[in-house]
Amino acid sequence: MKDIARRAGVSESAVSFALNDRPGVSDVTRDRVRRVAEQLGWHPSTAARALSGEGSATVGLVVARPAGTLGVDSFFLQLISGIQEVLAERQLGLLFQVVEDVAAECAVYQRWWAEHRVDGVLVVDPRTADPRPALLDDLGLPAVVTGGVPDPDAHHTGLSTVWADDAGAMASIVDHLYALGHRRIVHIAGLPGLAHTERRIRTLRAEAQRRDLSEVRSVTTDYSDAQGAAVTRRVLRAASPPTALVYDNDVMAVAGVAAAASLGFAVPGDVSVIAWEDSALCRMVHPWLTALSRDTVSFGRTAARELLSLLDDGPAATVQVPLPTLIERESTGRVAEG
Amino acid sequence: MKDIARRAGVSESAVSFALNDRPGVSDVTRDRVRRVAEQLGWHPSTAARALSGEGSATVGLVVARPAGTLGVDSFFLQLISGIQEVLAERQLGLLFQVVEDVAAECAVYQRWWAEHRVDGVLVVDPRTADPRPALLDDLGLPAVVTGGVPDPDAHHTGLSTVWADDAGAMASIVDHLYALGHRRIVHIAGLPGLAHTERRIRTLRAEAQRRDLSEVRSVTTDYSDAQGAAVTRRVLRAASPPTALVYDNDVMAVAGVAAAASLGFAVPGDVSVIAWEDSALCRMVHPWLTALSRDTVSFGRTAARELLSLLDDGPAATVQVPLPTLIERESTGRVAEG
DNA sequence: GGGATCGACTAATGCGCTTTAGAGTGGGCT
DNA sequence: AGCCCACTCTAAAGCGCATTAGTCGATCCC
Repeated sequence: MKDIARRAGVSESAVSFALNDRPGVSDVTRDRVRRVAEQLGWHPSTAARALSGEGSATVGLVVARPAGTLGVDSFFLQLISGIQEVLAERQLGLLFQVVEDVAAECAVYQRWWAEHRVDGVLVVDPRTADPRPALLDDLGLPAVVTGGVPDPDAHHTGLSTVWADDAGAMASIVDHLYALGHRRIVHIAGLPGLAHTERRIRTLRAEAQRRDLSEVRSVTTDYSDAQGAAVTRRVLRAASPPTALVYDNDVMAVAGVAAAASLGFAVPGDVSVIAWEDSALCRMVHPWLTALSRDTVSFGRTAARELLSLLDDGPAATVQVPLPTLIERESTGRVAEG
Repeated sequence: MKDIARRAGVSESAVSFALNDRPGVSDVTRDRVRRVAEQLGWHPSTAARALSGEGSATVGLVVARPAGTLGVDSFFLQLISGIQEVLAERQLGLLFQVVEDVAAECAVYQRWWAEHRVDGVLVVDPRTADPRPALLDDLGLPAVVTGGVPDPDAHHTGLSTVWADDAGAMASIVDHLYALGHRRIVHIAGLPGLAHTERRIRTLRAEAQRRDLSEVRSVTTDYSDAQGAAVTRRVLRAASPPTALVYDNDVMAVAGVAAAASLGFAVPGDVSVIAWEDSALCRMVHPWLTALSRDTVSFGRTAARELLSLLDDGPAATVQVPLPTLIERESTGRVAEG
C-alpha cells in the first residue's frame, strides 16, 4: 500500500479511502489509485484488515459427525456448494472443520471467536437439547442454524434459523402411503438426538394416531448403509412385516431395497420404499426409488445469505425453505390385496 | 494480552515470551503467566499474529470441478477428513473453496497468497498441461500436489507431490481380467485432462499392446452416473461387445451395472465389472462389485503431513502411497465359453 | 573488589491497514 | 473584503502480537 501511495503521489490514507469507496478523495485520484493498485496486483492483507477492526472476511462451518458417517451421503458437499456460491460474491472465505462431537464443536467456536478467525458461523445438524445456540448467543458470535426447527422457547436473539418443514413433509409421505392402502409403516430414521430426526418421528406418530394406525413406528440408525440394511432385515422378518418403509436418507434406502430383495421381498410388490433425500443413487437401482426431493444447494445458498445479512447488522430471521416434493418413481405402489 | 501482563505483574513482552516457549523468562513466571492466560480464556489473535510475520495458521484447498460432479462420489469428503485430522493437531484451519475451472482456481491462489490468507495449499486433480505448479512455484506459495503423477520434466522446487501408482493399479487390473480370460475390455474413464485419467488410459493401452489385445480401449466421461450408464449402453450394443468393463469410479460402475442389466447382460455372466474406488456403494448393489480399494482418508493425512513439513521449511518430497488393492467380489468372473 | 558474563525482564518498534483529527484550498455568501 | 463551509488530502494513532535492543541486578572469576 505504501508503494501505491508513492506511485500515485498521495498519502496512504488517501489510498485507503480510494480503495474502500470512502468519501474524502476526488474521483480522479480514486481512479488513479485504483489503476496503480491493479497494476501492482495489490490485495489487502486480511490480517491487517482484521486487526484494524474490519473482521476476518471468513465464516466458519464445523460439522460434528463420527468420522465414517460423513462421506456417505452427498448432502454436505451440496450444502457447501451452495454456501460457497453466495460467499464467493463477497470474497468471503469458508473455514471448514470436522470434529468428533458437539463438545469439540463448541470448543472450536470459542477458539475461532477468540482468535478473531471468523466473523460468523453456520451451524448444522441442530439437536434436541442443543448447547450450541446458547453458547453462540453468549459469545455474541453471529450464526445461522440450518436445518433445525425453530425453538419456540428459548429465543436466542442474534441467531438466525433456516429450516425445512420436516413435519409437513412427513405428513405428505404418510398421506401418500395411506392413500395407497398402506397401514403398516416403518420409518428407518437417522441419528437420534438430531432435531429433525426427532421431529420426523414425532410427526409420524401423530399422523398415525390421527388415522388410528397402530403398526407404525420409527427406528433410529446412524445413517449408514449397514444399519439401514440390518434394520430392514429385522423388521421384514417380523411376524407381520410392514408394507412400506420410509428411509431418512438415500443410502439407507438403497441398502434397504437390496436387503429386502435378499429376503425375497419384491419392491414395490411386497413392500413400498420411500427415500428421504433424492440423488443420483435413487435412479441407479431397480426399481427407481420414490424420493423426497429438496434443493440442498439452494438450502446452502439461503443459509449463507442469512449469515451475510446478519454480518451486515441485519435482523436475525427465521426463514423457511420450500417444502420438499415427493417424486414418485417405481418403488411405491398400492398395497397388495389381503 | 495486556490484561494478562497486568494481572501477572509483568510486561507484555514477558507474556509473549512465556506463551511462546521462548527463552528470556523464568519458569515460575512462565507458569504464572500461563495460568492467568488460561483463566482468562485467552487465545492469540490470528490476525495480529499473521501481521507480525507468523503466518496465518491456515491452509487452503480449492477444488475446481463443475458444480454437479462434486457431490457424487465420497472421495472429497474422505480426503478432507484425513487432511483435517492432521491439521487439527496443530490447530491449523482449512480454508475451502470450490470454483468452476482451473483459471478461477489460479486466481484464488493468487488472491489468497497476496492477502496472506493461507500459508500453503493442497492441490487436487492435477491435469495434463497443468498451469498450477508453475504458478505456485512462481508465487512461492508452499503446496503439495495430491493425486498426481510426478512430472519428470519440469521439476518445480518447493512443490511436494503425493501420488498413487495408477499405472501399477491398472496393470494389476488387466492382469486379473486377462487371467480370467477376458480379451475385450472397455475402460470407462473419468474426466479427460486429469493427469491420472490420462495415465490410466496410457497404461491400459500399453498393457493391451504387450498382450497383443486389439479390442481394448478407454472412453472418457465426466464421472457422472448418467454418462457412465450412457457409455455402457453404447459399448454393449456394439457388434462385438466387451466382456469386461472397468469404471473409474464407483458411481459409474453402479450405474453401468444397472444399464447392463437393462440390456439383458448378466453380471458377471456376460460381462465383468470392476470399480476403481471402493465404497459402501459397491456393496449396495447386486452383484457386489469387485473394486479397487484405496485408503482415501490416509491419502489426505499423508498430503497434509507433507504440507506441514513444507511449512516447517522441510524439503519438498515426492511420496507414494500404497498401491490400491483389488477386492474381488461378485462382479468379475471367468469369461463365458466361446 | 571490579569488570565480565549471564539470566530475567522491560521498552520500543514494526507488521499493513483503518480511522480520526486536522491542515490547506478554493468558492459562495453577505 | 471577510467569513464560513465543503472538499481533498495528510499526519498520526492504534489494532494485538513478535521481536530487537536495551536495562538492571546478581553471579563468577582472577
